[in-house]
Amino acid sequence: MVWSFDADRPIYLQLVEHIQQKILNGEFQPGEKLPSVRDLAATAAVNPNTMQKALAELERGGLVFTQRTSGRFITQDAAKIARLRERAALNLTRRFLADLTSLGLPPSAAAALLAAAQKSENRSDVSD
Amino acid sequence: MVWSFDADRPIYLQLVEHIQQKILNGEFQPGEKLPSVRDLAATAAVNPNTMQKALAELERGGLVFTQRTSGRFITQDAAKIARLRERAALNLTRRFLADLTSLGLPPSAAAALLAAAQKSENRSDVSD
DNA sequence: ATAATTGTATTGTGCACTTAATACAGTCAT
DNA sequence: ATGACTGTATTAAGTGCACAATACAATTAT
Repeated sequence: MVWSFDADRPIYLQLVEHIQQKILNGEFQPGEKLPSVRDLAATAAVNPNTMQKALAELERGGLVFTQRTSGRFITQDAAKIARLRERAALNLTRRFLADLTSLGLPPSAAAALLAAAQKSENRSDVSD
Repeated sequence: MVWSFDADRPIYLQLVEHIQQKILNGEFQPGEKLPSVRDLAATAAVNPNTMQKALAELERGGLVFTQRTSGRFITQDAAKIARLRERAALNLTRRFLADLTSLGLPPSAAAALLAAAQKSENRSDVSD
C-alpha cells in the first residue's frame, strides 16, 4: 500500500482518487468497514483533517457511507461499483485519445503506441 | 484557441502544458516568435505575472528561449521537438496502461476500450 | 529623439490547502 | 459506569497560487 502524492495537486483530492481506486479494483470490498479517519491518516502520513476532507468528499459519490459513531463503510451496491469501474475505464480511454490528438497524433497511432509501451517496461521518463 | 483550466491544478502549470502542446503538435513552429507575455496573458485571460511564471518554467525544458528585450522564441531544434513528442506519446501510453491496472483491468483490455471509445464519441461523463 | 514594446521585478492582498492541537457527542467493550 | 473508540468541529499558523498595480532597463518603430 503506497501512498505517494503529486506535489502539484491538493493531497485531499489524491486521497479521494486513491481510495476510489481501491474500491473499484476490489481492494476494498462492498460492505467492508473502512479503517478510522485517524488510522487512515496515519497510514497515508497526512493530517487527520485532510483525510476527513477526502472521506467527506468521497461520500458525495455514494461509494461510501457513514454510520455516525461506528465508522465508515463501502457501499453494498456491487452493481454500482461495477458500473463506475466501466465508466472510469472509458473516461481514461477517451482522455488518452484526446491527449494523443493534442500531440498531433491520430487515434490510429494508439495501437502501435500500446505495443511499444508494453515491450519496453523500462524508463519512467519525466519531461527534461 | 481555447484556454480552459482545471480548477484543481495551478494555472501556471496548465499554461506550461498548453504551450508545450502547441509546440509539439506544430501549432508553434521552430524558430517562431511567441506573442509577448502581456498578449499571451490577455489571450489566456490570466494575469501577466502568471503567464510570466509559466514561460519562465517553459524555458527550463529548453523548448523556448528569451532574447532579453525583443521577445521569446521557439527553439530551432526541430529534432529535439520531434524527440520530445515521441517521448510524450510513450509516457501518455504508459500512464494509460498504469491507470487501467489501478482499476483492476489487464493491459489486454486496452484494445477493446479503444474501439469502444472511438465508436461512442458522445458523453464526457464526470464521476457522479 | 520620442514613444511603444520587450522581459523582468516588487509589493500587497486574498484565498485555498495543510498541519497542529484540541474539543465534543455518541457508541461499544469491559 | 468507565474508558476507548467513532465521526466531527474549531482555532491558529504557515505556505503557495493568483491577481492587481506599478516600475525599470533595453530594444524597436516612428
